[in-house]
Amino acid sequence: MMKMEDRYDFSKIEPKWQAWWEERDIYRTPDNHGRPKYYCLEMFPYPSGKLHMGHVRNYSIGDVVARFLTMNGYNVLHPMGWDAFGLPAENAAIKHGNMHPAVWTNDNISTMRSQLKQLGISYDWSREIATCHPGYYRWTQWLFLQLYKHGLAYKKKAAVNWCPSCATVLANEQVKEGVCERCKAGVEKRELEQWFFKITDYAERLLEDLKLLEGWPEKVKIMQENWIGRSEGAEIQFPVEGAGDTITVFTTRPDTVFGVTYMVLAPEHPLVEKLIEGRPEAEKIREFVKNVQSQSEVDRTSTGAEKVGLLTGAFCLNPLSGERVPILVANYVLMEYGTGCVMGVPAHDQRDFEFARKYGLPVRVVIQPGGPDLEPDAMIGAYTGEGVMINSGRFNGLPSREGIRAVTGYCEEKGWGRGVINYRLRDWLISRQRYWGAPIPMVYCDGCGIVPVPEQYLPVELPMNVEFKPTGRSPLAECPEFVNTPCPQCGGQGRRETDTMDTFMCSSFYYFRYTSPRNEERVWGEEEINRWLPVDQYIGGVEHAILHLLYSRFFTKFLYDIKLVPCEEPFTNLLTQGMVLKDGAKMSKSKGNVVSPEDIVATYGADTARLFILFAAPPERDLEWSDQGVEGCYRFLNRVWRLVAPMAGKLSPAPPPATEKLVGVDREMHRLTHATIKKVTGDVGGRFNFNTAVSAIMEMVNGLYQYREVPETDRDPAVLNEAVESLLLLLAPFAPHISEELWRGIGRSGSVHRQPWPQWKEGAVAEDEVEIVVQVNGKIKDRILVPAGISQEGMKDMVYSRSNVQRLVEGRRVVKVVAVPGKLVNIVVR
RNA sequence: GCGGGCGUGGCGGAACGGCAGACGCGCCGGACUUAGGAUCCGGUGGGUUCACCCCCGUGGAGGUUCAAGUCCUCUCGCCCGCACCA
Repeated sequence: MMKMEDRYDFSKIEPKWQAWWEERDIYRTPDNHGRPKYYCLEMFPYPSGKLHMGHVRNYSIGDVVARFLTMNGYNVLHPMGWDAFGLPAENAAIKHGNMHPAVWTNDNISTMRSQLKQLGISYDWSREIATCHPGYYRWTQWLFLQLYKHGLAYKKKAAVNWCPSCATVLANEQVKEGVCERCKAGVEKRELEQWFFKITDYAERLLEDLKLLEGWPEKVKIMQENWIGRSEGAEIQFPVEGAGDTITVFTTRPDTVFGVTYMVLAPEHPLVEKLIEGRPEAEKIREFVKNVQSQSEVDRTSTGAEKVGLLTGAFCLNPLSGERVPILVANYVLMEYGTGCVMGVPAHDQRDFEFARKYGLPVRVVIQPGGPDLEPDAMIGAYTGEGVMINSGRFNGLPSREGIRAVTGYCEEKGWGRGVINYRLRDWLISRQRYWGAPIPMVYCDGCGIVPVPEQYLPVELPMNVEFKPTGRSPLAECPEFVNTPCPQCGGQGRRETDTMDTFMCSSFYYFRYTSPRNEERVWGEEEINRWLPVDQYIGGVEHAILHLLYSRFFTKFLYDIKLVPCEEPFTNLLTQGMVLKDGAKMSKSKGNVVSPEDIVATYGADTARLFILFAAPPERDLEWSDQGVEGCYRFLNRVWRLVAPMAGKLSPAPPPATEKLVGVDREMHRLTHATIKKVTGDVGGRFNFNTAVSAIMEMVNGLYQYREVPETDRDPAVLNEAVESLLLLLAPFAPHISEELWRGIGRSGSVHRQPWPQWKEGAVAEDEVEIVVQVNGKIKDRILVPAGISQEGMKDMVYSRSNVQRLVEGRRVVKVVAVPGKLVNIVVR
């Protein structure tokens, strides 16, 4: 039978302290202005049902950071909320018949909130927000109006990504490999009138300021850089023969313009119809265009997709060479990028080369590399490197790098073109034809056109009595009470916009709102925003590397420009945590490898769950779940329990021992205590190596077990007191409940979480002696203990005086001696 | 194809260029036990011996260095992101 004192009863201890903390409101954000601030933020969750292990990892990491900084004297803002609008709520409502998305969402929020409380995360719940509450989305709408007011929100008809399964349009960022990121259905193109945000206006700044983000992982910065996709080049106009039209083409290689042997338009290019009109090819081309457009994005853009092109029969003129080149239409040219057409330079572009070979189009070399001459007919690939311009009229002999500028300049001079910078980034499409989102605060009036809802009428509330079925039209359109409204401008009959906003909009500014979550007058208070922003540490999954983080950066820059926030970048430091895996794969219901946090907390308690997740791997790396590893952490906490709990009443507070008076085991224990403080402080405060911090605490506990074996009369009670108090303080951020229980148990006052972090004494950590290793010709021959702080010369003397060393070196010539204090001595002999 | 990351025991993972494998899991042994799948203590990379010494070991091949898991060059393998972007 297990004895009672063998195990600690987390099921009693954890709820007890959670209630105690809540009663005393100890996690409320302090108002103390005398201390430095620290804003610690974890990505708020979508209330999908219950917490999963990824959440536990995310919030455990954040909690250690928040608690550590609090104990280190910072005013910490550590809030939590809910990214509560979104499709799953609506889909659940459809599936479960009459359950309203709001009910489903609120139920999930209650469940997940109580789970977070059971984990003992130190949130200031008085600042909780949910993006689906009118008190929040009012400000989402308000922000939309600010963007509109500043010309950054506009409506246009465009070919947009349509997910037939979600029955809504999607942002470019939400489409991966031609399929909907959420439901994996193939995405179609549709022509629709939609609202966009002009994020492209900020492309340059979003790119440029990545350099400022020293506290961000390189990986995320590179992903954003690629997404923005800046490329420098020129737009050059090719007049169409006869018709008086002009084809404007974008190229990054104006230096190869003399090598153009054909021109290709995207099937959707507006000029196509005009060019082919009345020509014999017209029918065939129309059919081809229709065909390409009916193809799904996947088929059209997949790597293996064959390049197919057709001659239109029309020609255009190369303004520089005066040459006549045929115009084609081809499936590989994308209307969305550049100007929707490509100048074909087969000699110097691999894609063009393959295309030209397939259709027998001529290849003209205009860049000569340093090596052998290129023979167009013998070429097996394009030459895409640098070289010297040839066959290029007045530019012959110019290095291609200079040629780029020279040709661009010449075109500008002649009025044939201009230098431009192109971005892959497109404007952010925010309209969604779904119910469960923030309504777009716009009214259509036959007389006045598009009229914004005046700010004092916000929020435009989402009606509750609506049929939410994915019909392809917003369910709000079926709700006359919502749609019909007087025009705010003329008072006549108006119709509300019935689309709702992309939920990424709601989550792109929530971290600002946490500073004034209950302010009903303003989006946030000036004093509060200046005090807390930017976020010092942001923690979340790398899956948000582009969407959420890019949109948030965009909003921050906009809000900075209109002087509503004090910073141009929202998140100073970013930690992207790794995934939680089981059997080498991401946990998922379909794979049946899910470990539920609920079960783990019920079996082992929150402290064990947290400790395991922090101990098993460094935070950025993927973490392999191990039931036995969890067991080990539970065992460790019990070990702490058995060590400290019996000390209740026997461990009276004592002033810290004087290092220099300590000898033997007391000195060793004292050293271990301070070495552990130093290690844990560095690992948590500096590099976020929580795993090695935990292992240092484990070592300290092992040391304490040894120390305890020494008869009480032979050790200094002040050393034990110092060790135990330090241990509980160091453990507090990782395992808050057991630390609190033991802290109070040994009779200390206040909460362990409101104590100052222990400080190490350098003198206590220093070794009395250091071991130096003697190598002869690189091989270890001897080890010698020397007093700490000895000079290099003194050390050499000590090495030479060793008979062992003398024997080794005897009769040989000493070539070199290298001595590094505290490390080793190497003697090179011949 | 381009960009980024990672390769260390049976496993998760430690190692300012300085005794590779901390800590934990697993395994083996001892103690305490009627018993232990509890607890405490000890051992645990491989080889040879089976006490000691010694030799080999961080995906592979070179290089720099008194000294390389760590730095440099090449190479193999895995993971992630982007990908007809003109």
